[in-house]
Amino acid sequence: MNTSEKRQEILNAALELIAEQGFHGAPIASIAEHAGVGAGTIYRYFETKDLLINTLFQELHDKIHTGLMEGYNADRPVRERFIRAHTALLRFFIANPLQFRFLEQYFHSPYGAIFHRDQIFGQRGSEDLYRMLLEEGKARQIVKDLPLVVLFALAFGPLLTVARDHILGFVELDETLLVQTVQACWDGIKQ
Amino acid sequence: MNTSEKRQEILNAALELIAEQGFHGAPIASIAEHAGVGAGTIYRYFETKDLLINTLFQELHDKIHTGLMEGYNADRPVRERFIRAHTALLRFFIANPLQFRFLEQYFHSPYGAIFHRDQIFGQRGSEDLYRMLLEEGKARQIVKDLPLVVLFALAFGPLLTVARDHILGFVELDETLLVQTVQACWDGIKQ
DNA sequence: GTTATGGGAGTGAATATTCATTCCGACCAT
DNA sequence: ATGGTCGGAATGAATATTCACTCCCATAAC
Repeated sequence: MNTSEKRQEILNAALELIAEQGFHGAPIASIAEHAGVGAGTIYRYFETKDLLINTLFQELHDKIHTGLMEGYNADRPVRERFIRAHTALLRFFIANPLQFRFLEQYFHSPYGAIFHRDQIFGQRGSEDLYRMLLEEGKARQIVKDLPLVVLFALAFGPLLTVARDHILGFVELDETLLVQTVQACWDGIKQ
Repeated sequence: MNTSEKRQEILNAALELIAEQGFHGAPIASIAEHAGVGAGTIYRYFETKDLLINTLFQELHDKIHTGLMEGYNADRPVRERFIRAHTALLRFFIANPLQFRFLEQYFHSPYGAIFHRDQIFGQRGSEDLYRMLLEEGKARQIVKDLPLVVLFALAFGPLLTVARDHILGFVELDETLLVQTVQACWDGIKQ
């Protein structure tokens, strides 16, 4: 196992443990064991545990962001772009339950609070697909005239909740249901 | 300070600390200090820390449930009942930020996972206002024909997200905006 | 009326456990 | 051999829980 693989093993082990058991269930000792390395080795790759976790988040965030951007076409109507992006996102969560659960834990921990603030106020917005989409929808009076934050809540609240319920096994989200859910999210924000 | 007041002081201190700083920021020592009692005293009132936290949740849950039930009138149309209940709920969250933040922490911790399962599968459903409401709405074809779990997600997802954003100061949810938000939740689930 | 006695409530220092982080000897590849 | 890489026991800080003790007050004994 070369250096780069070992780094990845550590990240995977952390992802899996945090996703399945939360931060409480992921002490360094367990992460090391799951990754098949010694506890000390982790510190050769990551300065601190916090940094390990933030790296995990950052890489995941980038992966999702580029994934969403791939299918994006600024020439299509607002509604279509929204449905496309939202469907892709929900599909991603369903297909990657560990990643989803990790993100959930992350956002609801001291780590996540910081990010949320940036997401909403930060410069980062300029590169944010959804922000552009919703702003344009508002301007064209296709989307309700509500503050961006509220529109975000209406669009993402149901999506995240339904993804969690599927992953926890409370509902089987097949293709039909998935499309209907995204449609219902749109119903919430459309004018 | 009599015995019952002291118990309440302990619960209040725990609520406040957990709401403001999460479980990490609420060691027994801090709770004791905030409540103005010795650490040992807490164990005269609650067998373990877990039990203290579960008690806090249980009492809060009951309080909200009875609160919602008060304004309930089974004779009104489905839509009106939904809007009423949802408005009351959102108003409660806005008016009681500490309670809301505590609930959020609770649900996204090992404690909460257990409850969620009960909420959805449990016998508890028979007494659940929203469940009745949505079932009836589906039967009358006023509400989308989707699984109950998905309808829950559509109804509660945005509400909780928007409440959090308000409490964290990302948006000022005045009376108008509050009503519009609840209306948008309805748009998401209505046929 | 005064003093002794009992018990329940409260305390916080002591304990045991769990964790992130460090460190040093072993182990490899060159 | 020697440079770097690893592992996992050692460390120290933080934590929940316990326990030996103090305090207070009601009642009883005189």
